[in-house]
Amino acid sequence: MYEQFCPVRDVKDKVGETVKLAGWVRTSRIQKKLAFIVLRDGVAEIQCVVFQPDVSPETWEAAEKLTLESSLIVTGDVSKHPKMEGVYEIQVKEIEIVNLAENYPISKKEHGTEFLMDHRHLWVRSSKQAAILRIRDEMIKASRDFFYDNGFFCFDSPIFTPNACEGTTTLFDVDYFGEKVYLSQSGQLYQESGIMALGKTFCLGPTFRAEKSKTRRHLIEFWMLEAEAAFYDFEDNIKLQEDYVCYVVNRVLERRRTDLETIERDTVALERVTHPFPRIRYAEAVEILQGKGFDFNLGDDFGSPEETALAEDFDKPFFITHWPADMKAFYMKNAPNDPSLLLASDLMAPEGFGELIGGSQREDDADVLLEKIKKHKLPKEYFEWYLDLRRYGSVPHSGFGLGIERTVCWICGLHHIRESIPFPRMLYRKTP
RNA sequence: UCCCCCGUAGCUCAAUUGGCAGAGCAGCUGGCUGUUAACCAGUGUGUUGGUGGUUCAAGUCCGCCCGGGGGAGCCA
Repeated sequence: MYEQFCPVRDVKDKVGETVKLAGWVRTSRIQKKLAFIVLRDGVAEIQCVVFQPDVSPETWEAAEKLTLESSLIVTGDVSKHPKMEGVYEIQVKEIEIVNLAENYPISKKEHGTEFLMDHRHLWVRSSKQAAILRIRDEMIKASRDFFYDNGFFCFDSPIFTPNACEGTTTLFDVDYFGEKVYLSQSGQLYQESGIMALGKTFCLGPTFRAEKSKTRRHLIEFWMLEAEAAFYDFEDNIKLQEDYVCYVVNRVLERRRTDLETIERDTVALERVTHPFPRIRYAEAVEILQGKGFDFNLGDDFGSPEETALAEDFDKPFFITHWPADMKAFYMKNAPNDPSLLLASDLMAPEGFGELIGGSQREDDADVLLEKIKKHKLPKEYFEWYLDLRRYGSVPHSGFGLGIERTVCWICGLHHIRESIPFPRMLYRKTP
């Protein structure tokens, strides 16, 4: 069935030819003897013109009664738009209605957030939402391509985990045949096992945080890309992150420019995303904030207002490095010349979109790591396997995790993270 | 968990000091050969989220509950 249809995006190469299209009605405008029907096929859309004297009574009747989002098959000739340059349309010969839609709830007028979120299963059809989701797809595709092209293997981390990977945030628990297990908040520890087997690995999967976060930057369920590499030191890790982020942004600019236009994203801001990214140390960031009048001291963590204030000074992503040792996770390695600091970096998006990546060189000494586990008051027995990685051929290694939705938000310039994923799971939103 | 805001027609919103709940859009009917959120004319629409109270009178004021939004904390 599918093969007989011409994709809408290929129509421009078929002027004068007869084509058959299949899709849905985005909108229609009906006059006495002339009807304009905009058909979308999931990728692109095109206006179909029906002139009553030129078609059968059945086709004219079909054109007249088509409702928003009805599905249909259209046969017609491709022509150039009489008024608009570079725009094509279909002179309809025949319309076959596949399904006549009931009164579609999402109208062409504005709607509120609650209504749209209640109709998320339909909202994804709208042109902006569909464009965002295609950009998300490109971002994910580009991520996989980047790591495959750079010698990484996909090494999937489990989603059920026996304990808190990092021991910090609250986890969802699940009944596992009478035992309690948790939904993963990070796949990183398992990646560290992977690299000792395969050298360089990555995973891309869902992540769950049972925090009652209630902001435009947080999801309860989100997707994270995590990469890990053996014999990568802190510098190698920074370089990898820069290469990766630049690659992804370029791919979206190359392949999804039309969608960026649809959502009215300022692409100049994305074209500035080139090597190298600026870096500041945590201590410098504190000074910058104090200079901006914040009541902020060494050892304080950045909140949302602080992040925004720091980002004002940069027009591309920037790293904050060398965090104090007690502010981050237990597995991070201390700086060799100052043990009070960590070889850890956060990559912050410009334009106030917040943290995209958290990364670090990992502690590779079994004894030091054990001390850190104790210091963080984590149950040692759960980490025996993790300590084994340091006991049997430990090597210097580094890695990072990137939040897919945060990155989509930044690339698309979205106001709220809920539009960066098909079905967002938030504190007070778990349906549809 | 804390702070702030909202809930009125299918949707987006009005409603003066507490005084008969009403507009636009969508829907339906008709008109139009180039429309772009098309336009023009006609037409229907209500448990004002729920509950208790104050009052001659509550959409409006007060208490509680429910639903949602924004922010804080936490983080990607």
